Amino acid sequence: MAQGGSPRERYREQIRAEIKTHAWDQVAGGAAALSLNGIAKEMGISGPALYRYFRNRDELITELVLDAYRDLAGTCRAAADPALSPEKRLSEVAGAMRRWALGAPHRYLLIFGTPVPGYVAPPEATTIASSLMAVLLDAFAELADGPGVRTPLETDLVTHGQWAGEHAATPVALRRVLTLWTRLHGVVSLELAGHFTGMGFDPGLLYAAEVEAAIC
Amino acid sequence: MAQGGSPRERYREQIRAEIKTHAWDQVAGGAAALSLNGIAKEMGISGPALYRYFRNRDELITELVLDAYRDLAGTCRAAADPALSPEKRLSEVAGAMRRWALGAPHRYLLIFGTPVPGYVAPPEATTIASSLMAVLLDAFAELADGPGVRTPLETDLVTHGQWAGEHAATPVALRRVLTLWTRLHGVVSLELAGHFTGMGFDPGLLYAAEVEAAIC
DNA sequence: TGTACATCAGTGAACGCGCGTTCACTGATGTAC
DNA sequence: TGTACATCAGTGAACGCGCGTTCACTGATGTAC
Repeated sequence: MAQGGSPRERYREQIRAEIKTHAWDQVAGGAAALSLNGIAKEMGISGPALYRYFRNRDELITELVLDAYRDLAGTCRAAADPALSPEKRLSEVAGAMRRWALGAPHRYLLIFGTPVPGYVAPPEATTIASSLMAVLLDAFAELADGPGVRTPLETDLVTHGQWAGEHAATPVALRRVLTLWTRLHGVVSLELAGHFTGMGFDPGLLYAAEVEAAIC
Repeated sequence: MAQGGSPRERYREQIRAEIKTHAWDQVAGGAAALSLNGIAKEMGISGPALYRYFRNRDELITELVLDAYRDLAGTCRAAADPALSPEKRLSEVAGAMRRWALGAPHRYLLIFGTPVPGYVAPPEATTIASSLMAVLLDAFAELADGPGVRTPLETDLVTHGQWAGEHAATPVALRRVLTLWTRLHGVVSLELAGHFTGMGFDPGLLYAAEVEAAIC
């Protein structure tokens, strides 16, 4: 409260936040459906007024994307209690990710769903995503790699992968993070898209089974 | 050629097909971006002319969705050579699915990607999807279930799942199909969304590893 | 084979709507002397 | 404390565009006698 500069600046931030809130409401009806005029109408102000707060539509979307990434990364970090065993920690993080996705499906889909046609994500998004991966990598690093031949994927990851260079991790840990990530996304994204409706089973059990299989 | 009714009817079908071709081009730029006027312009005809061939925009999208489902189902059936061992057959089908997805990303995403805001898929789509699942279920049915305790997911599938009723399959086969499907989708959808770019590894190797893990 | 009629593909104008964005302007708020 | 000025949030009009869809109409194609 003491923090925040002049009253004008604080007011600005407040309105920016309010705009973003209404923007999220719109994104719920499809990311491509986000409309500046629509937001303005909901807020009871004129359309052009929004241009005081965001340069254009793309900048607004970028803000939403970055906020979503930051929020997800924060949620995962919060779930990764260092006091827990690596297995338990990974399980907790996975659970937090699913709750995060189901709690705001449109937000998850804005990041991991079908790309918005004209829009390209800012490089900062990749940075945050990378920090998110680090949480998982750290946990897998604590797990013993176990003996075994190096798989083709592991070899590829360490030879051609720029990714391996960014994180100091074993090939096995890299592979396991990648595997966990894609499996969780597979379950969650199909669930959010409604492809399990009509089948009548509990997607949570499938998710739990995939988490278990990827960790142990 | 002998088949097809009157010349007028054949002409109709030809134009319908041409419209759909241009529609697919548009879907490549985002499913929500599909525009009847845009298609008409590309075809060199007036916008209202399209209404001779499709009642409205939704009917066109439905046609595209059903065509995509039918094409995928056909591709999978064609890959499921009964002369092959179940393992090899599953591997072939999985490979065919990936090639199908990568060959026309927008087509895959129209079906399995983020749902189009206002649009609801026709029930026939579910029917075709079900026949697609049957191909995988048949193959898993030929694999020995092996001993082991029934998992919570398996129990849920047979008790609460309508899905189990439609297909005469063991709980284990149901679970394994579901697992294979979500894992493949996890890899392919993240790949199509471009989330692997910048990591520099070969997604094909990850896909292959997931196929292997889900089958054996 | 020729004529009368029905069918139907395609047109152009129009309706009402919404979009992103720019521009000149008003009026309130904050700042400097 | 009061006055002069600068800052800046917000407005209303406008631009150009595209959308889905309807409607009355033209003109070519097919059908029936």
